[in-house]
Amino acid sequence: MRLSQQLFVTLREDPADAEVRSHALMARAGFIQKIAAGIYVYGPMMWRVLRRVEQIVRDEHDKAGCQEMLMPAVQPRELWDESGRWERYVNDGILFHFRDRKGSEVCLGPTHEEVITNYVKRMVQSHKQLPVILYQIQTKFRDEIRPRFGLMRGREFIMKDAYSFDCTAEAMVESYQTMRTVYRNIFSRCGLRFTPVEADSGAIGGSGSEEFMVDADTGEDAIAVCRTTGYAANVEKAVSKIAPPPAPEAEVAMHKEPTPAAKSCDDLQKLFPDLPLERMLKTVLYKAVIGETEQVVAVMCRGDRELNEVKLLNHLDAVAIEMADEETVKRVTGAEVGFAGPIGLSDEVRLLADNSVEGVQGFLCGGNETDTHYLDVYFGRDLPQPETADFGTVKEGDLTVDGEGKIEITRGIEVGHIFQLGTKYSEAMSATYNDEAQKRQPIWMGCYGIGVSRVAASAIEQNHDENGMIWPLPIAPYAVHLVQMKAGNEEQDALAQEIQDTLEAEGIDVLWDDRKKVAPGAKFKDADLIGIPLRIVVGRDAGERQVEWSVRGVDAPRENLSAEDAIARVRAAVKESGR
RNA sequence: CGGGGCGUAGCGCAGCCUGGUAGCGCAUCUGCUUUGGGAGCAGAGGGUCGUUGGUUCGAAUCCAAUCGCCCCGACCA
Repeated sequence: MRLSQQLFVTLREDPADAEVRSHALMARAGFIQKIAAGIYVYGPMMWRVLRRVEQIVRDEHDKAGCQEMLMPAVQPRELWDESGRWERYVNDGILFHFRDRKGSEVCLGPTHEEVITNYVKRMVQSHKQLPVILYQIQTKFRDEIRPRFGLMRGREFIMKDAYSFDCTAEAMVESYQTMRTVYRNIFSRCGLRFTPVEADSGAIGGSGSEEFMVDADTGEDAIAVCRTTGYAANVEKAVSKIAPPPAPEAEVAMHKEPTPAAKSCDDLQKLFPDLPLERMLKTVLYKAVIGETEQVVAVMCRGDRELNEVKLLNHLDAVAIEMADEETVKRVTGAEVGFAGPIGLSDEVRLLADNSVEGVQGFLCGGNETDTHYLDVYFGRDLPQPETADFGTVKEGDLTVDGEGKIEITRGIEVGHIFQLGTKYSEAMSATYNDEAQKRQPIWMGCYGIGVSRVAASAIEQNHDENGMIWPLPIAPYAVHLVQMKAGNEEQDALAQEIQDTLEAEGIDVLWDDRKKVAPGAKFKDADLIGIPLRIVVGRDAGERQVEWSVRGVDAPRENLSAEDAIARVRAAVKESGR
């Protein structure tokens, strides 16, 4: 493909609204163009990348026996009322919804559990038709609270979603395992470094769940990993083992301590320099919406630890939780904010404790009285230990639960998420099959998503340098960038043409920069920016059939090779990459 | 939702405080020269200053409303 015939525009400066490198680079290279917040045009180069990713996704699904299909983006409210999600998605403000000409409410699909369950329900009657896994690649719509980071969090994005349907829980787990393998294969084939992690299933619901994280320091998600044991989990879900602090030297009776204006652990440390943070227990107040009612919940936690709201939300089976406001804190503690504690709280408060309080003796806690804390408090002696569970956030350096290794915190970009849904949707929407005994049984479901456009963005987030993008060969817009120094020079024209034709005849795609009147420096800058991995430069030695070979992002000297050798290098690289 | 910031040529910005009819860099167009890391010279085109209303003899500039975009926060007592 001759670059001179393409609509190709690059910008020298980053666009003002680009916060992350992938966004800035793709915008500068003309891969994407913003048309509204979180909504982008995919230019021809970008579309080639997206099609490459899609093709890998498709291929791996088909190999595993999944069937591709396509569902509508416009969906009627009734379907969403059946699953009970309309209300919730509208309240969360995430659903694009409107009324049609007749006044019926419809939405643009943010996901397709309802449609697929409805489809399968009407298609499947017998256990003989199961198992089956269906998938589609399609544009999804989510009116994100805060679209961000270019393609990373858009309001319209390309997603592959798959759904498995099985007769039993065991069979569902089998389908889930199949998809785990499919996902590993997909991200490996895309040429990405990634980490599969245990995950919270969030709004979709269900039991087992795993996320696929592209390793990148700029990722939105923090993940806990252990090199020794191989443990890996999203910090929302991660568990660890922490040792209780040593007991105080002498056991003394609980007593009040004046703590004027000491509202935080920091302040308290200044007042009690000899008391370790581990022996200060903070009490955090939340307002939780559980079903139709709102409840105030107090959670105790060690001073050196942080709470994990996701775990708390799950434990409470709450729809939403938030930190209690000042007024609520004053009402239930009878004190200014900063002095909440477990002793003397209002009866309306449900008291919980994080595992980190386990075994802490002679601790300091809030006095539920302004400028007052209790010191030398013991669970069992001075008050019963509240209901204790894991509400904490793991920290770098924690031990894994089996005590075998240390946890490190790294960052990643979530590009895939797989769930065991169970019968949540099938029961809500009466998707059943007849078993051998002619009995109606709910279908066991799983769902599996990949953010196709996010995969592309994360590839750049993971692979770029100060000059531009560095595409992994399997998903690069072209395999080879043929840079011709002086278009119009007969020897160069002939050699470049020959190289392009040879490679294209072998099914290898070539971007040939044959632009006239573009300075060599500009061509190199553009080549660096768009990041096609394999580069052949046809220049002054074209008469001797000599070209220059380099690989984008590889720190090695440029090599002078014969055209034939360069072509052989391309063949080898393409073959190795599986492109 | 709350808080802050910004809308001026395709892109990046100045001008606004202190009203007087718009400027810089990149990009674009023409010509000549140049051709291995964003070339030089000469010339040229392109903007209802987001929108609406108000104040004023006069508004990019002041006021109000509105739309859009960006950032920060959902801060642990």
